[in-house]
Amino acid sequence: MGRKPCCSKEGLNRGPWTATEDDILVSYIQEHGEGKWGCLSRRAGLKRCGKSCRLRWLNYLRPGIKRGNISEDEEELIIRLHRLLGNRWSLIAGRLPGRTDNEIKNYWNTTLGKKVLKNSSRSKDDSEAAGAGASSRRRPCSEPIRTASDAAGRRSPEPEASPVRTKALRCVTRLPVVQQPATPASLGCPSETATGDDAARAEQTAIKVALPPPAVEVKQDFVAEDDLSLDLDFHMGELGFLSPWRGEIANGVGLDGRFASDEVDGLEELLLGPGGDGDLDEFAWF
DNA sequence: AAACCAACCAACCGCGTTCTC
DNA sequence: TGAGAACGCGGTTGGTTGGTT
Repeated sequence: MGRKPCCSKEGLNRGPWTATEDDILVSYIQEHGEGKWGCLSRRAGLKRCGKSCRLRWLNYLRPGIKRGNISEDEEELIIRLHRLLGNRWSLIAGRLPGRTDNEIKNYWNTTLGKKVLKNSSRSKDDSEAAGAGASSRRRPCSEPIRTASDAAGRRSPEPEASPVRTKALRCVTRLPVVQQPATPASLGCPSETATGDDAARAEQTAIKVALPPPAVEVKQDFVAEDDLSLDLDFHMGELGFLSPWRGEIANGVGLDGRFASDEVDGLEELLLGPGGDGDLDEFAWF
């Protein structure tokens, strides 16, 4: 199929978005809704291509966006989901409320990927370091960073046309490691002493069981970052479990967010279909 | 103080998929 | 039904920042 460039670059702004552009985009979408990005940018009077508008909205301006300060729990979840899904960032992001695929992708490429690589090579050398992922985690940044709420009006005064600096500050301070409520056990992880096939099998199961539901679209206006903190030590029943695996599997989830052991056995078959012999990476999630 | 380096991340790009006419 | 448009995704790039020498 013939394909023309997404947009003519003539006369269009490129590069960092300015506060003014953000305001225009936000107010236009609040009034008219999102979608139809091509004509949206024209009608809003933005000299940006539709793709650029969409990206800006989805990654920064959309209500509920949580930026920076990726918690240890989220980190663990990303690692598990990546192990399960591969580089399907949008799927991974869909299970991390307030996180965007771009942010997760960036975080993986710059931090987590290296960390995982390092841990995996280390674990070969030192089997005792099996659970060491928790010991070398990125510390939460102490400095607040720009959030979606800033884009909605709490922006610090800036020259009208100056680019918005959305960059998160690099974290250099090291804080003490705090014991997280979401222990491996609470997430259904294999114990550190599990070995061999049992561990692998248990982990595969744990990944499936620990998957949170897809992020539910936040309907409220810009919310404080704290309101979106992800507590992985949740009860599925409390959250109102929206099954990524459709109803059949959701029915097998107990209030503690786990499957009964006999239900777990049939999980992979449900995911992969009868006689499915592919791996979970090939599973059609939606 | 300046130069250099590495880390970070916003934005761009190209391609596949889905939608619309 | 097919062509074109729109959308969505993942990979990559380039600018900025903070740390080190």
